[in-house]
Amino acid sequence: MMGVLFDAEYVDETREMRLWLKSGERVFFAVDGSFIPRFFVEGEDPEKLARVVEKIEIRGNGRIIRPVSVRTVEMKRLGNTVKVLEVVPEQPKDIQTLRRFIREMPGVRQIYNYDIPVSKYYLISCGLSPMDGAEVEGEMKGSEVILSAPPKPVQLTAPRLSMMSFDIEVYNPAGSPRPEKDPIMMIGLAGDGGFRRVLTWRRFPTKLDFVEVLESEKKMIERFVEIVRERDPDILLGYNTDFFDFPYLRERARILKAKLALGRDGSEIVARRRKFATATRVRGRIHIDVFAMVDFLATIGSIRLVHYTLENVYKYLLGKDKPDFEFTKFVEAWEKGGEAWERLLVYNLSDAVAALELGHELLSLFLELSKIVGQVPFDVVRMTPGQMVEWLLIAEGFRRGELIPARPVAETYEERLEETYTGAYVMEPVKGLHENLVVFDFRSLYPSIIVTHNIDPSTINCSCCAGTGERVPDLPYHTCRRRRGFLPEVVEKILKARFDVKKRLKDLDRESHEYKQLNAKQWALKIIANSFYGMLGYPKARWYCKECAESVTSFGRHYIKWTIRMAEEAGFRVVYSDTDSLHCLLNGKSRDDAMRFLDDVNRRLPGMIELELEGFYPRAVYVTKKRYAMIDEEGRITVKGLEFVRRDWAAIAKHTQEAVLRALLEDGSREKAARIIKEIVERIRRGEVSLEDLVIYTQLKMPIESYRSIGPHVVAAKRLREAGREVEPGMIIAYVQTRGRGSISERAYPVELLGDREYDPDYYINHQVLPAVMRIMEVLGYSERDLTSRPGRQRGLDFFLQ
DNA sequence: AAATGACGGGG
DNA sequence: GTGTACGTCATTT
Repeated sequence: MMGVLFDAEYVDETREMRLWLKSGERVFFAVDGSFIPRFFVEGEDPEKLARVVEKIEIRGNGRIIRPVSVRTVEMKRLGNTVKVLEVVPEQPKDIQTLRRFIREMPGVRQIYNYDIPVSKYYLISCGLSPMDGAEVEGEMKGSEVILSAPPKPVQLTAPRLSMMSFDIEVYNPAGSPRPEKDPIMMIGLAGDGGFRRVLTWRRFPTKLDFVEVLESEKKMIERFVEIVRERDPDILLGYNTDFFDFPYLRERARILKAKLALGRDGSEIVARRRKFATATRVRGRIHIDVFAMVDFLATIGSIRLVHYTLENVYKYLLGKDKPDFEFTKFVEAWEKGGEAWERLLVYNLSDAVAALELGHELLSLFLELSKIVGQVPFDVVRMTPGQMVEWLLIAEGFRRGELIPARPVAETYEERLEETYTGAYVMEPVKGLHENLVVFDFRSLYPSIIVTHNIDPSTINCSCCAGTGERVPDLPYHTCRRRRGFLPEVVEKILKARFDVKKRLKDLDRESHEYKQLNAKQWALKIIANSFYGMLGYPKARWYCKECAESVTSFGRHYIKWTIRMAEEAGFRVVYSDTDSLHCLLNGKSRDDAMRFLDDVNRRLPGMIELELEGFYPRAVYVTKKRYAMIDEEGRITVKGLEFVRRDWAAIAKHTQEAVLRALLEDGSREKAARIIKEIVERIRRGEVSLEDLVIYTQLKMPIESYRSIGPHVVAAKRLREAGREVEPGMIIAYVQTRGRGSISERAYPVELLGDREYDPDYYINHQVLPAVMRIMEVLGYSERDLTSRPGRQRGLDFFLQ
């Protein structure tokens, strides 16, 4: 049987690998209980070591742990052949026990391949790639195949994967919802083919035809499970589902004794703890948290927003607005019904629809990444770019018989953290507001440098080319001229594949399915290629190499500085440059001139190194290195390094910052920006600002007694408790800074107990509004005094700037 | 100056 | 990844 592999998982309890495949409309899974990963031991005398290792017997948990097979084999380490022991355990979980024991034996130098999770080891050693074909052989029972031989990779076009998204809305009377007592009010669902549904258990009258009212919260959850199983999507998505929806749903289901049997085999969801969130696995389906994909794109700099809310991301990527709903109004809607209730139902569905549409928009990129990296989409959508490169290298290393370096132990990691090196060139910006800019981007610079200059842990400062190797600019390093490194080979393969894809793209209709598919592929290849450098300098990476990373940045500085000189000579004015990008003023020149400059530079750059047009920007404001804001031709604002206004800031600060950036970038008016600030400062002074603009929301993370440092929200929480309110960890404390004596904390009052106390204008001016805007306004020539002085009394710099 | 605690996405 | 981010900022100590 053949199918496209879309998920793979190792099931601990049964010690089986499970492969999920799709062929046409048919989904089935293959089970393999025979796979045992192996690991390798490098020692002084392999033959002698083998005789000792094969006799190992460790008693533990009522059984004896011993290797099933020990033999000496030839493998490669950074390209050099080495003789090592191959150790096969009886069970995967014995690996760690055996490894810890062997590590302490005399004559043992290094151990390899012991820290690769079973399911990943399986895919790599079978040579399988997700979103590609696999041929399985064995006995068929229903939709289950018991494998009689290892699966084999085959060429197969991926069938379409069906999707469904969901979103829950939760009752939150305490500010932050508490899963142990606050119920789920509704569950919104959206699926392919226009399926739209909101499940709820509140019997308010509504004319909305997508609403289905159930008897209880438990019945609602059960109906949710039923719908998912009936419609049977391959992919289940949502926004921030790893962090919020699934953990919440899981806890409510536990309390209500409802089974979240969303798996294709009838199994319940499985929570996998990782990073700071819990990734939820749904067997036989791919659970994708759209936020994880968005976060990834933000990390690699593909999208840049002030806040990554569903609303903002939806607007930015799809250009559409969606209804909003204040989270402080949930309680009212739930308790009183009426118009607010209807709006909440609509909002809930719109969230599910937005997640679905974003899923459609972003999925193809991540499926391509999955294919390239060789790991399943469930894992790949949750990986950092560095992890992706690492898994690709592990698979490539396997094919070449390379030993896989272990992830560094804590001590090595600490040592690496201490090692610093000169990074990229970052130009001090020409500060202030500029108009008509063109931004060029050197995205393929670092991978091209790795390929062109053969940078690799095995080629850097090789002994065979001492004195004759290729020199690294400004560093006492050289690279090998005789042997090609592992990394340069892999990177070159990726860059060439991308080049081929881009060539094929030229002849295709931009709206066609094939174009979109191939475009996702070239994008994925670019992302992977660009991530090699980051991995070389990441202290937790297996192929970490400080000298390599240092050499890459040195070559990078060399090329960017050359390009800056070229741009200046061509008559542009470079106002900013960071690593691989230059921001230039058109300086009276045309767009065609900019494009001609680009061609000219590219003709003169060596080999694979290529400058690209990032875009034209009508306006931009530069504050310091790494801090600037730009507006593109569609009116989209991107902010870098200035976005520090968060939930624990008053709305007045957030609104002022936004308004100031808009005045500068949309209207090009520093006077308007200054006027906005002055007006707000005056309104604060006159006591005209409404309470909701002044409230600061901060979460109480611990019981009050546990705090060693008593911040404003802790004092406010204490006051709430003294007034007889229930206060517990997880609550969002809403407080206002009031006038009076004492520290900031001593003057924090919860909104509920504010009474007729006056807010503190000085605090809101000096600790909220001004910090949010001063970094920007200072570079435009304004001082705090200019912006806070009373109108008519002092003109400050305004006079000179006009 | 150092220590402490909160932010993000979600509701 | 048999694991517990991470870099930045405000306020307290």
